[in-house]
Amino acid sequence: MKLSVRGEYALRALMVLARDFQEDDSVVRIQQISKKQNIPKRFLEQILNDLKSARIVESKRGVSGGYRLRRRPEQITLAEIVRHIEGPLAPVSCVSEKYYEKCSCPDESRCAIRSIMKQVRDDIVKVMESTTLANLAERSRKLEHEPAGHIDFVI
Amino acid sequence: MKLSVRGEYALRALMVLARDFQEDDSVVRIQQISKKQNIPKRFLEQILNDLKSARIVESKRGVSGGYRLRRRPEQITLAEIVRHIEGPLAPVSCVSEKYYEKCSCPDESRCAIRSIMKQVRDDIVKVMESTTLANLAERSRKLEHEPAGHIDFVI
DNA sequence: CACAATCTCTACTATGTCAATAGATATTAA
DNA sequence: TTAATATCTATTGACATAGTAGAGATTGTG
Repeated sequence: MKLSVRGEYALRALMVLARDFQEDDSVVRIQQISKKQNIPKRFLEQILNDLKSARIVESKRGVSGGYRLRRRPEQITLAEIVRHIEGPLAPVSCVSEKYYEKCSCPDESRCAIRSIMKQVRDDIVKVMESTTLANLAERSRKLEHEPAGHIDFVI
Repeated sequence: MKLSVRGEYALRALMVLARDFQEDDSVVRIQQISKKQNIPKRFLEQILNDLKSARIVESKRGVSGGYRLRRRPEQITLAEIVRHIEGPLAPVSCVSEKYYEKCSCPDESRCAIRSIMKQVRDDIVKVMESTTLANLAERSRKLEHEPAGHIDFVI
């Protein structure tokens, strides 16, 4: 049920780009992102390149090159990102909308597990589709100015 | 974000045991489960053995041997099963309650992604902890008697 | 023009996980 | 005794994961 490290890095990197987003065509260097988020630089290259092919980011080459979001942060949902990096959001493919695959159970249409998993899927999708990079950036900015003790969620 | 095939097989097998559950000490043969659910028999052996070590099922050896639930179906939640087979229910370990692990982000307590993922985790856990094998068995019985066209959820 | 900093592309690798498969053994009922 | 079952340990092939490495292309600056 877990996100891969790759997926986590993608989200963290895009959050940085969302926070630095400006309407002009300014870019952020890979190295900056890598440092800020503790992500191996060479690995991050691959991931950003991958996100480029998904038309989520765009790049500028050369000495003052770097990456930027290809669309405004309000228009990029976590669902889109995770789906591109990881595949289905659903816990089993037989309840996935975007990546449906038949499963091996004897009668899919009468599978009780499937109906439960569909509920789980819906909950996941609801959160992931309603959260944009803009939400993430805003939340990140707020948390930054919060005193350390006042964080309102626990492990 | 996906359940492994192993986890799916575990749920399907346990659903069979839940449906056949009786208060006496009657058992179900691996082969029956394997046939009914299209699960490779040898693989299923391993899985059931694993569930035995988790004290979810118990076994009887010998010629009329087999497996049965170790507790009543109402007392076994999907969360317990999946946690034992797969590990954390949470999409990232840094928001897992049972399998917490520190993540590599610069400041975990102020990570915006973390606070979103916590919400996803809570949704998943809510469904998985409130659903028992008894619920699953009951739902399965109902679906079985439903005419094919009337299934009320879609892909 | 030269150069250095950046992105780009391809390939490689070590490790681990997944989904089985196999074989030998122990247990039990008839 | 035998046949059907569970148990245990090991192995395998395929694939994914999380990187690492090297060479090349692009571009702004001096």
